[in-house]
Amino acid sequence: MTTQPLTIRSWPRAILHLDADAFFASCEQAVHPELRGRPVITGKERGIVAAASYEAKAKGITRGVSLYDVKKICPDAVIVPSDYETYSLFSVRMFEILRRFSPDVEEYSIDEAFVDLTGLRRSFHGPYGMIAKKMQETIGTELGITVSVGVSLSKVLAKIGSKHNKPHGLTLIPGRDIHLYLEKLPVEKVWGIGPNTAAFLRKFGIITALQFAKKDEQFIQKHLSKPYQEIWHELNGRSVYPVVTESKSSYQSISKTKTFTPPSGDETFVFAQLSKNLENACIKARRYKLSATRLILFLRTQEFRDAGLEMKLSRPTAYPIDLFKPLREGFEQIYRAGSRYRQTGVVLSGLVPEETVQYTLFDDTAKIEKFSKIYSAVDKVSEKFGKYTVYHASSLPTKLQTQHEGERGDAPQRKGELFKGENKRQRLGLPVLKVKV
DNA sequence: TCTGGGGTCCTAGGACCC
DNA sequence: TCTGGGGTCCTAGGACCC
Repeated sequence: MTTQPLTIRSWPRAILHLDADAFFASCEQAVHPELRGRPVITGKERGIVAAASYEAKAKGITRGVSLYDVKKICPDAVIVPSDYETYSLFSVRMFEILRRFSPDVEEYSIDEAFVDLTGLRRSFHGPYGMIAKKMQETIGTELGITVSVGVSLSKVLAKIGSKHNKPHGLTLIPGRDIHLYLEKLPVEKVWGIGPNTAAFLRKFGIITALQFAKKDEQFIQKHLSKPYQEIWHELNGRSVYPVVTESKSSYQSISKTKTFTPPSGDETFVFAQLSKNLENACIKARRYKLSATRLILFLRTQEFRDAGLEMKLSRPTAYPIDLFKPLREGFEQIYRAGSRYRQTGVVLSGLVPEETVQYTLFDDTAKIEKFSKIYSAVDKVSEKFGKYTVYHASSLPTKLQTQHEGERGDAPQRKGELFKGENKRQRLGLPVLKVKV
């Protein structure tokens, strides 16, 4: 394995990681004081637990448990639908509070942040632990939720710290104490090390994070790729991951998927779902002024067998009108009559900035301009009156089923949630097609 | 967890070129 | 035709995250 260049940042640094406790449930309790002290569950719309308050956790409820079981285990639980808009507001305010302490705040997910505290002791006239504690207190006072915090020499160690003592924990891991926190920590609990790498490391007798951290550099370079070499440095207190302050402004890919119950064998309905995925993905792409050069579509059957297709587009676009024909053709190639489908999905990838799009001699520029005008009008209408005001007719059959679900709409376009996925999307072994748009 | 819905980065290997 | 070396770009797929 070749050694990749890897920069270790000047150290020691003081990195803080903050993780809100049972975030969704805590927000509900903050907004509805009568729920404080009671077991609160969010996720009503999905039928499984998205987040559980600590009162609910105390009764043995964990994420993913079906609400049917919740009622058996904990009959007095208050079950509410997830209200992403409210959670996003709490999130924004939480990050604002953090920025009062340091400009170097990374919004890592809706309920997590990294803050670079290096050098701030002087202006705060106190140690890093005091700064962290003030942050916790401010958030508690102003937002009415609790957060857990870790402070250490690197992001990976700070994460271990914030997880060490939940809820409302504050854990400092100075360099001399690192081994105390790693020696009992299974290596797969380390941020960035998953079950696969843990299984690999086990073959070398590495079970704990400390055993991994103690391995010599030759071993690490010989057997592990760059991401794990980086984690190894971070565990040893050498910071390589910077705190990224810039907010996310672009995407490599944009995907939209939708699971529906019960599964459907109705071709029109299934295609309509796909069509709606495409429209939503395009809306997001246009919002970020991006155009796609590839379109991936896939269908998942009741038996979790995926079929998919990838298409290379002759011209970048973010307009469904350009993509419906390829979508239809691709769909016909992978759709099997008689199968029952539970999910459709669309991925726009190979995204390029809108303005760099160049037309070829063969493109009908007048037509393209016209569509560009139509869609900016559509985007404006949607902005003003709600996301699904204007549809393509091919997406309409989805309404037949979704209307009575309450049309809860998509989650806000914020990254993250509290999901811990197992290996999510099986690889599709996609055939690639070139299509003219 | 018998099953959400989003994302990212890295690497090996092939295609193609000189 | 065979042989050899070296570079770049692109892609599929793996692994991981919230």
